[in-house]
Amino acid sequence: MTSRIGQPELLKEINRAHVFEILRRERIVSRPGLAELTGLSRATVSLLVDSLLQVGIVQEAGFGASSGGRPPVLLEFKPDAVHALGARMRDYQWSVFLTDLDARPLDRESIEIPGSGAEAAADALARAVDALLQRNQSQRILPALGVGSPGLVDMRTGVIQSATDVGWFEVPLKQMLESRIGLEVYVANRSKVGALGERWRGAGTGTEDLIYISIGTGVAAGIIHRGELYIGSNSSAGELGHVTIEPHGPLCPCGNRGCLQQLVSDPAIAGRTRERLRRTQQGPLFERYGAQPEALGAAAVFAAAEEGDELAVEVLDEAAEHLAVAIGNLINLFNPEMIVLGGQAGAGSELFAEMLRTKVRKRAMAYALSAVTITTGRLGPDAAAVGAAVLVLQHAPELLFGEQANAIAQ
Amino acid sequence: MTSRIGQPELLKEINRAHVFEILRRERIVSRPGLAELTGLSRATVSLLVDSLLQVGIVQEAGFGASSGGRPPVLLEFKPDAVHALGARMRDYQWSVFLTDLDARPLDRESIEIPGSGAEAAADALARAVDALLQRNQSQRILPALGVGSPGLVDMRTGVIQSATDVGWFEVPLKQMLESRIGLEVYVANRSKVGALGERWRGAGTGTEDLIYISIGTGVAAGIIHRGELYIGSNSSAGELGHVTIEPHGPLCPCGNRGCLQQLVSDPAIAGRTRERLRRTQQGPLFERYGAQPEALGAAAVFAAAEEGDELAVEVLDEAAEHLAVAIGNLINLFNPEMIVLGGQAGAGSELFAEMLRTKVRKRAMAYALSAVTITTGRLGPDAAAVGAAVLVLQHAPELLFGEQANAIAQ
DNA sequence: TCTACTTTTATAATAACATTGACAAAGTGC
DNA sequence: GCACTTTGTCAATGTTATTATAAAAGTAGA
Repeated sequence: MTSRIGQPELLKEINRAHVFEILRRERIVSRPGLAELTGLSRATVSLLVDSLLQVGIVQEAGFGASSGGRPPVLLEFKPDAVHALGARMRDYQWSVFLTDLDARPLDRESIEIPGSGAEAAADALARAVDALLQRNQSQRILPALGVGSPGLVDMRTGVIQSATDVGWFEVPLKQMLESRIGLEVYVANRSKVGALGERWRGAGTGTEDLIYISIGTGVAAGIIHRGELYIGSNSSAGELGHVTIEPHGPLCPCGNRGCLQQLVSDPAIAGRTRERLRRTQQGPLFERYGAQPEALGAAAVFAAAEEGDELAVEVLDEAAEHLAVAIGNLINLFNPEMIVLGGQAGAGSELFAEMLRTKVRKRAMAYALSAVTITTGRLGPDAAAVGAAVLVLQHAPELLFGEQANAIAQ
Repeated sequence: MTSRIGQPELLKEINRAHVFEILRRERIVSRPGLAELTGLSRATVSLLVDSLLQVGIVQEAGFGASSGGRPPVLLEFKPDAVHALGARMRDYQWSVFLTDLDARPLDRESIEIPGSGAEAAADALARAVDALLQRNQSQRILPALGVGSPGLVDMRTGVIQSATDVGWFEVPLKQMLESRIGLEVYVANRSKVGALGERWRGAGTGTEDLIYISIGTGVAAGIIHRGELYIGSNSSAGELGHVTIEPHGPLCPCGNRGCLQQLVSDPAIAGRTRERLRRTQQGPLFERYGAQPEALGAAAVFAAAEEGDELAVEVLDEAAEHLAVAIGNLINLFNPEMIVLGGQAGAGSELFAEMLRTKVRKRAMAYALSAVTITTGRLGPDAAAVGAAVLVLQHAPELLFGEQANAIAQ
C-alpha cells in the first residue's frame, strides 16, 4: 500500500484548526480556556498549542487573573506571523493584496491587463504577484493565491465557464495561474469572495449566515451559510442579477423580462437618470451633465441624492423599490442574519440603505425579518480582494502544517 | 472531570456512519470495496463491519467474482433490520409511518385530532405512536420520532413559533411529545421534511441539491443542500409562499402584494376557476360545479385540465406563468440539481409540470438551467411522513451504537 | 507568617483507534 | 501442479486523546 494519510493525524488536524479558529476569534485565551471552548482536555490543548507556538502564530503573553489558584499563562493570537495572497480582477486590472491572518490588507499591487485575452490576464497577475513577493521576502507567506474573477466560475476545477464582460469562455484560470506561479490557486466569482471579505473584515464579522449584494455593471449575490460559501450544484448560485422582479418588465439580453439587473445596476440607474434629465431639462444634475449625459455615472446619482437632489432621490427610490423586492425574496428564501450592500456606488449610501430597510419591511415575512440586519459594506471595492485572501486563509492550518509546509520565503 | 466523550470514539462513530451510508447506497459491497470507497484500511473496515453485522443491518451474502485471487465475501445491506418512526400533521389529522432503513413505509396509523389545541394534538399523536408500536412489537425500532408539523418551527428547540392554519403560537411540541412518549423527538416544518422524503425515496434519490415545492393551502419550499436541509439562521428558510411575484399584485394577509401564495395555491387556483365559470357560464366544469361552486377544489381543476378542459388549462397556464417566475428565481439563486413539485393537486399533473418546464426556460439563466431537472414528486401526500422518518434515519448510527443503544422492542 | 486550598502546567501512564505487516485461505491461469 | 493474486484476520505498532499525578504558583484566612 502507498503511504495513506492516517486518520488519527487527520483528527489532530481538525482539532488544531479548531483551536486556531478560537484563538483568532478570542485573540487572548488561556490553555484551560481553550480546553473549555474546544471540549478537549487540558493536556491535549497543551500539545496542540505547542505546535502553534512553534510556528509563531501564538505567543505567550503574561498571566491572567487568578481565581484562587495558579494564574494561567495567556496565549495571544499573532495575526502578523503568516500572510496570505488574494487577487481581484475588475476593469481589466488586477489588484493583489497581501493580508495578515485576519485578512487585514498589509500591502497591495495593481497592474493593468493589456488587451482582453485570458493569457495576458494570467501573465499580468503572475507579474503582480511576483512583485508583491519580492517586496515582502522577509515575511512568511502561505503558499497559495485566492482569486476573485468575473463570470461564472466552476470552483471545483477553477475553470471560468463564461465571463461575458471580458469575453472569456471555458478559461482554465486555475491551471494557467498554477503553472505560472508555483502556488496553489483557488478561484471563485468576485461577488462570492466579496461576501467572504465582508464577513471576515467588514460589516459581517461574527455572522454565520450572510448575503452580500454587489451592485455594479451587473448585480450579483454572494451567499454565506454557516460560515461557508453557498456554491450550488454548478457553482452558479447567487445569480441575483437575473432574478425576475417585474414579469412583464423590460427585456434583458439574457432573454428574460424584468431582470433585477435591468432595473438597479449602475448602468440602469444612470440610464434612468439621463432619461429623466432629458424630460425635465433642469436641476443641479442637469446643469452639470446636461451637456454631456454620457459622463453621468451611477456614483454621481448616489452623491447627488445624498445631497438632497430631488430627481436623484426619485430615481434611487424607484430602484430601491425593485431591489427591495429582491431582498425581501432573499430573506424569505435564505433567512440570513445579515444583508450587506456592496458594489461601487451603493456601498457608501446610507440614504439608499435606509430606503431599502423601509421598503423591505413590506416585502419580507416578519419572522425572518426579525433575524436580519440590512447594512452597507465596510470594505468598498476592497471586499473582493480581501475575500480572495480569505479563500487562502480558510486553508491556513493545512497549508501551515501539511506535508508541503514549505513556505515560500522562510 | 466527568466522563467526557472521547474523541477517538467519535472518530470511530464517523467512520462507521460512513461505511453505513455507503452500504445503504451500494446495497452490496465487499470489504475491500468498502476499503476503497472509504479510504480506510481493510482491517479497519473489517472491524467496523463486524459491529454492523452484529446489529443485523448487514449480512454476508455469498461471494463476489474473483479477479485472480480469493473471491470476496459480499456484504448485503438489510434495510428491514431496524425501523424508524415518522409523523405528519395535516387537516387536523396525524399520519404516523413505520419505515425501514430506506425510508420505505411498512405500516401506518392515522388518527383524528379532536379540536385545534396543541395538547390534544400531542395526546392524539402519542396514542397513534403507541398503537403502531403495539402492532410492531417484534421489530427493532429506533428510539426516536420525526415530526413534520405545519408552521414555522425552530428546529433547534423544537418549538413551533407560529402555525396560523391551526392557531398555534410558541408551542413546545418537542418537549410535549418527549414527555408523553419516551422517545427523542425531532420536529421540522412539513415542507422541509417533504423535501427529505422525496430525496430519500422519491423523485430525488441520488441528488445532493434539491428543492421541493409543496403546493396546498399555501406554498412552501424545502431546500436540500449537499444532502442536508437548508435551515437558515431562524429555521425559516424556504418561505416560498410569500415571495413577491407581482410587485403590484393582489394584497396578501401578510401585508405584502403579489405573494406567490395568492396566485398559485390550491385556494387561488380554485378561486380563479370559479371566477371564470361565473363569467363564462358554460363548459364541462360549469355543468358539474355551476350549481355549487364551493365544492370545486384545485384537484378538480388539475383533473379537468388533464382531460383537456380548455378553461382549466387556461387557469393552470396562468398559474404556471407565476410559478415559473418563482422557480426561475430559485434556480438562479440556489442552483439546484432538481426541482420536485409536491402538494396534493400539482404533484400528479404531468401537464402542469410540462407547462412549468417550458416557462422556466425563459426565466432562468442557461448555465444554472442546464444543471436542473424539474419533475413531479413520486410520494404524493406521503412525502412528509416519509421525510419525518428520515429525520430519524439521519441519526441512525448514533441511535444504534450510542450509549442509549437500547431499542424499544428488542 | 504560616497553612489549607485552588488552579495551572507539565509529565508519565493508559486507553482507543487506525494502520502495517504477516500469514493462511481461496481462488485464477498457464 | 505451480506461480501468482486477492481476501480476511490477527498481532504488533504508531498516533492521538485522556486520565492520573505531581510540582508550581497563586489566594484566603487564621
